[in-house]
Amino acid sequence: MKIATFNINGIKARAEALPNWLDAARPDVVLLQEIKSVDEAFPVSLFEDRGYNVATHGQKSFNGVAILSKLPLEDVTRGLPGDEADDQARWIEATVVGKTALRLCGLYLPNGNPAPGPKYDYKLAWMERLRARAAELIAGEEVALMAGDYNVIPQAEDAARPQAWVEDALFLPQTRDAFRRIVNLGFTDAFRTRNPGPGHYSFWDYQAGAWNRNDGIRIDHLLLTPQCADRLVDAGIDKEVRGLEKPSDHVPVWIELDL
DNA sequence: ATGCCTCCCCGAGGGAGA
Repeated sequence: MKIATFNINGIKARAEALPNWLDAARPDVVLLQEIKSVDEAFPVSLFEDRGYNVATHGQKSFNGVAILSKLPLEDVTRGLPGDEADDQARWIEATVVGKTALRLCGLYLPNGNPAPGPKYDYKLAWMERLRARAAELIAGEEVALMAGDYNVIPQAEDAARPQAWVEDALFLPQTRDAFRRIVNLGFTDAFRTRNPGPGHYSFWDYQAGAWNRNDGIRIDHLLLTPQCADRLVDAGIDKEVRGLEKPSDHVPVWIELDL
């Protein structure tokens, strides 16, 4: 089962590039971030025509997450627990059942800039809520994954120019500490287990020719519970998508699971 | 680089992104 995460930076702007990638890459499941659309405006038929079931958690203009799946989506829940007052659409869960059941968690973690400030406070608070949900997945010994745009550069090797990010909310020590607290519950960074070393990125800024200079960062991650990591077969980044017509600033990151 | 693009809102130009 091929599962991908892809921050599309707006479903309306990606109405051609996203289906083109789906037709070429043929993932079984896709966790989408930044759909920037309300649920009613999401072009469901675009994906149903290709054999996908669709679950969305959108809002107007900003954020928004969705799941596409060739298998039926069961037990869909929306919103990250822990703060009833948080109305930002950044979290969605669903279960798909292949040879065994797999719990999917799709996430769009807050950017947090500028730091320090209220946006950074929100990021750290959101990460603490994420840690709590992550601990439940570990405790339940679930075959589960949490995938999406984490807006976290885990290590210096995950940036082409790490020195440019030292005061950025994506790379501050407090951000990386919070990310490690989650990973260290027992998760596997799927891409890293299959692709060690520097030079692997999932985001290139639209500005300053970042793509042409390969000035990227790796901030889109798939974290697997131990029971899920047991089934990991392969992982990769579809880097070439960044060079196609009207691309998102992120590219798909994918795994193959024996499920 | 307190931002060189691109997204969203909609129908100008500002907020947000990373």
